[in-house]
Amino acid sequence: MRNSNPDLRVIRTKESIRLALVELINEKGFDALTVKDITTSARINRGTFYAHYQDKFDLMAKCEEEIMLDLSRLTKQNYPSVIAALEIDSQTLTPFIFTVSLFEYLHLQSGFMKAVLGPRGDLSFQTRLKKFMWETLHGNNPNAFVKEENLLVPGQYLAAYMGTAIIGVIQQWLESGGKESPQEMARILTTISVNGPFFAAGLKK
Amino acid sequence: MRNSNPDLRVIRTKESIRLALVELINEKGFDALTVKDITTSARINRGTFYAHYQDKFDLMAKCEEEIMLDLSRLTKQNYPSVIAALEIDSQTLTPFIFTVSLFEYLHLQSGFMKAVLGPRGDLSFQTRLKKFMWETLHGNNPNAFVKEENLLVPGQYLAAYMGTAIIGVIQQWLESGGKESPQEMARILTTISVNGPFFAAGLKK
DNA sequence: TGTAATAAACAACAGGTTGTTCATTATCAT
DNA sequence: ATGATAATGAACAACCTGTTGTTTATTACA
Repeated sequence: MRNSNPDLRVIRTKESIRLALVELINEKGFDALTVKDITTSARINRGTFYAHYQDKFDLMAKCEEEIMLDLSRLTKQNYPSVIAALEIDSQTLTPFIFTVSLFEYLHLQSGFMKAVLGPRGDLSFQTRLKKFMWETLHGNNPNAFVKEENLLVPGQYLAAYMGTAIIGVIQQWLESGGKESPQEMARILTTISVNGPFFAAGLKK
Repeated sequence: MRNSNPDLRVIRTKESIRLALVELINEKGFDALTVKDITTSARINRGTFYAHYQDKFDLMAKCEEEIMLDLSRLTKQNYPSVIAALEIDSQTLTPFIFTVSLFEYLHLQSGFMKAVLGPRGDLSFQTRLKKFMWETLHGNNPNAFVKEENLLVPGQYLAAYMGTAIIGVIQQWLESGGKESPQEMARILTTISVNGPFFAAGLKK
């Protein structure tokens, strides 16, 4: 069995590969880095890399897979700790709470997330994350935030709007050092989304 | 002189190179395509390519440069033709009109835009476009839409939010075939931005 | 019209990366 | 301690890259 026999060497090797990946993405970008770069930085033989991954894309895919799995677990949690001291109505409560825990998780994974979501990151992951955001807040799940009725605009464009907007804010947060707390980021996002960007910009409506 | 002597061969060669580029981006993505792919598809010698461009990045940069130049020209235009029949107040008029002509231009360049903004496109261009959007609507120019005062949220996050959101809508529009008219897309974007995504989703506030 | 200059197009080459294999060595689990 | 397994170093064919020197076609001018 695979799980019953966790070889320490394998764990160490994979660990150093992933550290090297993050380092190199920040340094020269995912596109530009080579497998040789990774193995040199990770101080392992190039053949060893190919023993674990098909190529750099396979490595990236497997890293991203773990992130997506964590994120989907996030949506199924309850967060009683953050419910207190909220000054927003119940309709915005669910997305607010989700956003708090989302940013908490992003902070935890900030090394990898900053790399893949940064200007030298992986576009396909951003596309995937965008889709995930939409499905979480507006998809076909019973807790869906947006129902496909009474929409003022076509649902696909509203989806694209919100999905990309939140990722843009996340990118900005990661790039600028992640100084604001998850609660503060959730407040910012909720404020803009509830009142609209124009209003949040100080314009009267 | 260069402009006084436009060699027809050069024009033909560059034309086929760019067509091949768009085709290959859609086919296998910008990251994966090679100079050889381009020249094979364009039916020219690989050496000919290097006579015009340093590498595929240089080619991309020059294509994108033209787009950005066109876009910056757009911001300096007046659009009397679309001013009629508007049912929005003056504060949203300027961005609305800009958005209309923006989508008109995107439709014109849909082949290239769909490729670079698509899931296999060029991330650096998207970053650049995002920044352009922000500066156009909210930057330091005298016609700036958003002033750095009375903001309900930090300006950097509002910038990231709106900049990425509009690009997300553009991507969705291009991917889904660009069926809506530029006026309709401007209406959609203005509706969401003025009232907020939550309201546009049919939720009461 | 004929000749020289110009510039595109080309084939061939050296350098580097990729993905694979194999014998050897080091490390792990029990 | 020992059998099993992972990592290593080296070698390889295949591929892509960017440059070289050369040929061809167009343009300018006498």
